[in-house]
Amino acid sequence: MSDKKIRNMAEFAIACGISRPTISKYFNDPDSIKPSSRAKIEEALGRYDYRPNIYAVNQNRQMTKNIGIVVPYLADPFFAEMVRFIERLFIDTGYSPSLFSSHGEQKLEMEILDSLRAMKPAGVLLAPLGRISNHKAIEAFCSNVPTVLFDSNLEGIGEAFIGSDNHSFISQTVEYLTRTGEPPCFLEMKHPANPNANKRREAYLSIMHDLDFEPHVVSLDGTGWGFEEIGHQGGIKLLQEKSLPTRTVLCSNDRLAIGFLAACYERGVRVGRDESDDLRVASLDDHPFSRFTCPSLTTAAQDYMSVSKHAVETLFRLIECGGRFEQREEKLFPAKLILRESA
Amino acid sequence: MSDKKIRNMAEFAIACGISRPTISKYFNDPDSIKPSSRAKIEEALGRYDYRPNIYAVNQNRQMTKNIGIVVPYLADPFFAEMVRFIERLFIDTGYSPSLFSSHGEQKLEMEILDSLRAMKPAGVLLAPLGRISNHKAIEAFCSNVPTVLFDSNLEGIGEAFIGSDNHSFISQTVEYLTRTGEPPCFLEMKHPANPNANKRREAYLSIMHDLDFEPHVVSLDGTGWGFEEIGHQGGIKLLQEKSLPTRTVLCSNDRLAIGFLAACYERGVRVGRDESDDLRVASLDDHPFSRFTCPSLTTAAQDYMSVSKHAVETLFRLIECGGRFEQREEKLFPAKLILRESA
DNA sequence: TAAATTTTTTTACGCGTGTAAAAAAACCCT
DNA sequence: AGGGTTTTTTTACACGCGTAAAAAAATTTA
Repeated sequence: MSDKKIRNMAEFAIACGISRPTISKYFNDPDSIKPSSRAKIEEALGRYDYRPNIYAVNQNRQMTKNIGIVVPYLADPFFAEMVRFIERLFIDTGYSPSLFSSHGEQKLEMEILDSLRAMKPAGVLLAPLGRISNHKAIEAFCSNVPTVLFDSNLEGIGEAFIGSDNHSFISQTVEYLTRTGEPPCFLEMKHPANPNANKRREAYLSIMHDLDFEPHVVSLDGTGWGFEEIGHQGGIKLLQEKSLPTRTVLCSNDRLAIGFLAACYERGVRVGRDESDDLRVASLDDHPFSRFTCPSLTTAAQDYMSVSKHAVETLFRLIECGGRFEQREEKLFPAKLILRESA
Repeated sequence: MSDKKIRNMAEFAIACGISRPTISKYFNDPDSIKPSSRAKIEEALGRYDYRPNIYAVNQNRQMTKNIGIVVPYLADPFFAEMVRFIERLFIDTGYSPSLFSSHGEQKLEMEILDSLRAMKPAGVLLAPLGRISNHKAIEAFCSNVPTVLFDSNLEGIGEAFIGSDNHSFISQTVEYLTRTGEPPCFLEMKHPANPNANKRREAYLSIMHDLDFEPHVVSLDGTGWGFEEIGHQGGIKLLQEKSLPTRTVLCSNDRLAIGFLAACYERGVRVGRDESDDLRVASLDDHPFSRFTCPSLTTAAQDYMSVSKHAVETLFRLIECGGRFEQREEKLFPAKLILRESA
């Protein structure tokens, strides 16, 4: 490594013995120049640690190589896990992902979209807050920046949506619980942040109706992203009042179930599929921690990898199309039942 | 909102009826210009939605307003929670934080440092991977970019370190467990990713020695960032073999404890501080989920807020000093004991 | 070997903003 | 009102790279 500092592309070009425009071509596409020139450049790259100034590069590009990834709440391991896959996929294809979390706040989500606009990204993968999102602002954003929504659908907004097939999640768990015991009641939050929750309730009601069972929806008070706490406090109350309508509970998501299981434990309610147990509890999402609840949680798995892959692939297609699909795409991934000890 | 599109600062200057350099001054410091000019600009800002091109802005600045935040593993809610505080603090002071996760991989950590170098940040807050970090590379990075380490200390690297006082964590929990029962054994991973784990073991040994108790360190096999799984599998094995040296267990961190508690539950081992219970389990970190374990986890709390604040404040000081402190700073925050049901 | 083709070089301008220096204008105080 | 001070305007260049056009060189093909 030579200690002579390279300040810009012109200096690096001299160090290579090659003209600057060719160097520029190389950095935009290494295969677009003659192999012998390319070899010279790569040899020089070993001697000096030159990298093009990203700000100067992006200033002249109509479109950068930046990708925005926005999630509603990064402290939720579900999203953290998702992001892990997505980031890797973008990096491997030469893009620079920038990660943002709305931390459950509408204002922050708006600020993030503002910053994103300023960085002229090639595309954005957005998991919106949902109910509390500023729908109009997001719609305006999507019309300026190629955007694919994921996890949480805002009807008609963005060029595509990739998410999970909530109906499949519910039907598989309800079917299993019913077959091996009794039809479940449905435990949810009264004011869910995320539209999936509403879809799941609707799916529950429709499936119970189709099976000719009486549905029981139990809605817990509480707002925000502290789902475990809501499940916990609600669970304590339900168990104290003995007001659960059935001995089988399907929770709207794993985080709620984690709180609910904690409440069961505290109240001495035995959860499991054994005859001697008091309650069966199942849930949805296959949250990274659901293997470590007590008892371990029977749940319906999101296929993190497939969803991530498809979201990334869709965004690439969208970018190649110039940011518009003929028709809004919607792809829902079905669930896979994960049998554990809780039901 | 006028529909005339403003393309650059010159056009916006005309729209304001003010010269371009003054506009430039305004965006760099709104208070540096005459109030009447400022009012004109802000009025125009309401009519047009102009924002300076960040790439053009940063191209000429020796130092940007960007801040890098790097954590080793974002799917760990501990870091996700930390990041939440830190991001907010930077945004509120007019900086643009960029968030990166090394996802437990040395290669990724290196790539992140490369990207960071390219974005010429004003400063970086780095929680390194620890043992598997490329120490030399990080040291080189720190000598180019004002960097404050947090959570995980690499001796002598970076201008400052902010973390937790592992000795305080251990002494408080050991003291409590001893006073209310018996001295604990120490459950840890054999090859911890994070240097805190080693500090904690050392603290345990030294404290037990001072108290004249025989120390028992139980090391679990397994590598990587799946701490819960390691605690779970190790726990199953320990309980099967009945090889736990004491009936009181202090886990090296909460995630390990979460796995261990799951193992206890599976094996029918009752955990709690009641006389009828088989085992007492305490841990360290006050992980966001430790309130929802079964039983809820007695632990020593990190003061997320104080650590975050101090880290951010230290980085600002470092930036103002031009990136060098006279002497490397080290600030450790003590723990607060959180009594719950597990011990 | 000459002609045709591809690749590289040369030259030159543009991107949008920071910023320095000098001139002009606005403001403040007596 | 006049002089001094502060602020703004004018003018001009710089930053580092993309890229277009024309010329030159290298390579391939006939």
